[in-house]
Parts: sequence; C-alpha cells; structure tokens
Amino acid sequence: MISQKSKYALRALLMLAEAEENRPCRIPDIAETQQIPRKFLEQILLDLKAGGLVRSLRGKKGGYLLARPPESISVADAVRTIDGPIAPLPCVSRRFFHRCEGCRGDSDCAFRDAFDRAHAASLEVLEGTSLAAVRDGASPV
Amino acid sequence: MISQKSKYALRALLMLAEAEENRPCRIPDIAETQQIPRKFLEQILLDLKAGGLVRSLRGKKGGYLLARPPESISVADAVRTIDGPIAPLPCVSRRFFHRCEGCRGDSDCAFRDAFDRAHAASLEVLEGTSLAAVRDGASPV
DNA sequence: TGTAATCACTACCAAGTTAGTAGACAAAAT
DNA sequence: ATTTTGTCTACTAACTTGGTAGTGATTACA
Repeated sequence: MISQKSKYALRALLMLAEAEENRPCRIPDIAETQQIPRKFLEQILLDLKAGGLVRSLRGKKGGYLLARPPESISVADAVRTIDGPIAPLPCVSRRFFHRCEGCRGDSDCAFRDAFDRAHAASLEVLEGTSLAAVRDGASPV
Repeated sequence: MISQKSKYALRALLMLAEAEENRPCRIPDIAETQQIPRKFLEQILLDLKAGGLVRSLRGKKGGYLLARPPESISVADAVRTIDGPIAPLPCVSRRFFHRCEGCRGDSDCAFRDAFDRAHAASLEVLEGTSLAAVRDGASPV
C-alpha cells in the first residue's frame, strides 16, 4: 500500500497540474481544496521540492508550481519521491537496488525472478502514466 | 516492499515444496537450513496454517507439510497470507477491497485507474507463479 | 522602510507496525 | 511415562506513520 502521504502528494501535484501555467498555488489553498492537513502538506511539498518535482516562490504572490511539464512527471516519480522504493524487494529495485541480505545459499533469491517480472509490469504502468494523462485522461465518474 | 516475515514464509514454503511428499519438515530443521529465527518461524508457520497453506502433525514424527499441491500455491497466496493486501490502494484490492477514505469530490480517485492497472499487471505474475514453478523453474545462478 | 504574506526548517509526539524473544502448554510416538 | 514435536499468549525494542507546533527567512508592495 502506498502511504497517505503519497496520496496527498499526488492530489497536490494534480492540483498544480490543473492550475494555470505560471500561476503559483498557495499552501492554504491546496490544503483546503484537497482536504489535506496544512502543516503536513507543507512537509510534503518540501519533499517534492527536494525531489525536483515542484518549485516554489516565497513572499507575497508566492506559492508552488510544477518544476517540469505535467507530461514529464509520472505517478511513479511522485510515489518514489515520497515513499521511496516501489519495488517489492530491494534486489529488483531499479532506482534503489540493494542486494537482499539473508537471501543466501542454494535458495538464493529463488523468488527474485517472479518479483522482478511483477515489478516491471507494475512500473510500466506507473511510469507510463503522467500527471497530464491523469488530469486529461479518465472519464470522470 | 514485502516484509521480512513474508520472505521467511516463502523460503519455508519452498522448502516444504522441495521435501519428499508426506515427509513432514520439523521447525528446527527449517529454521536452521533457511536461517530463520526459530521462534519467529513458529509464528509464521502458524499464520500459514491459519491461512490454509500448510498443515502440521504433532509429536514425534511431526512437522509441517504443504496443505495443497505446490502447483496450486502461488507467491501471491503466501504474501497475502502474511502481509495482507498486495494492492497499492484499498480501492483496487481484489481480496481486501475497501473504499479509500479521503478520496472525495471532483478529484475522486483520479489516480485509481493507473494503480488498478499496475496492480492487475503485477498480480498476473504473482498469482501465476506457483511454488512448484519456483522450485523447478529458474536456472540456479 | 516596514510590514504582511508566504514558504522553510527543526523539533516533537502518539499510535501502530515490524521483527523478534520468552515461556508455559498440549498432543503424539514409543 | 517420557520425549519429541507443534501451539498459544504475552512481551518488547526500534522504527514508521501521520501528524502538530513554533520560529525563521524572503519577497511584494504600500
């Protein structure tokens, strides 16, 4: 399961993607319309900024904007920035590869191949879906 | 990421799948050959038993066996039994469906479709891979 | 120049989860 | 009976999650 924090991040990003270009969104506005606790949202936006997904302007007329066009920010980007690795095992992670400790001897990563294929299939969707696609895409239920 | 507990469970299950049929495996043996803390393994096996994946015999000559043929136990079965839902969001879960609280108003589950497709792709692999396939399948590195 | 509006940063916290450990108990084989 | 095996309940330290609180730093603009 992705965290609540990631869900908030996605909603915030989508709102930025929906905003008029070069019109910064202020934290209290995002918090209110997306129903996200304000101080928590501040932290999330700082994380997204550190991750290079958004940029900010301070002072009056300040706020947050996407750092890149919404076509180039994927759902996977957002989740990875907030939650870290998406992979089910460290040893199948693309971005955060790490040898699994404890997998050793003869049964060394016997399951790795299955998890790797599952992860790849999942990533294809998550990396292939941009904020713009979500914004424009699906039929509103 | 799947939990350490699930990894242990998979290793234990694989060992049972590799064992001679109707030859129970004892906890200390599984613990030692798979390098799993023994008391922790006990709990895991009890969980797997409660989930219907293994059965047990008590007393001398006792031990654990698979409850069903290894062809019919999938990696997804194991992970779900130990970790619960595999789905990235409650609202795309097959077995544990639950409406996401907090997804509301106009942006109601705008991301749902993407996560649903990612999950479906992942599940296809994880449910399609049995213990028998893992045991017999991949080339040992 | 100053002041109000806005983001930035650090610290803190309660509740839950993870990865175990400990020990007494129950059943089966011999 | 006694030994060998699984069963069950309780406990715990460390970490993660989902926040809250308060102060500081910039910028617009009057």
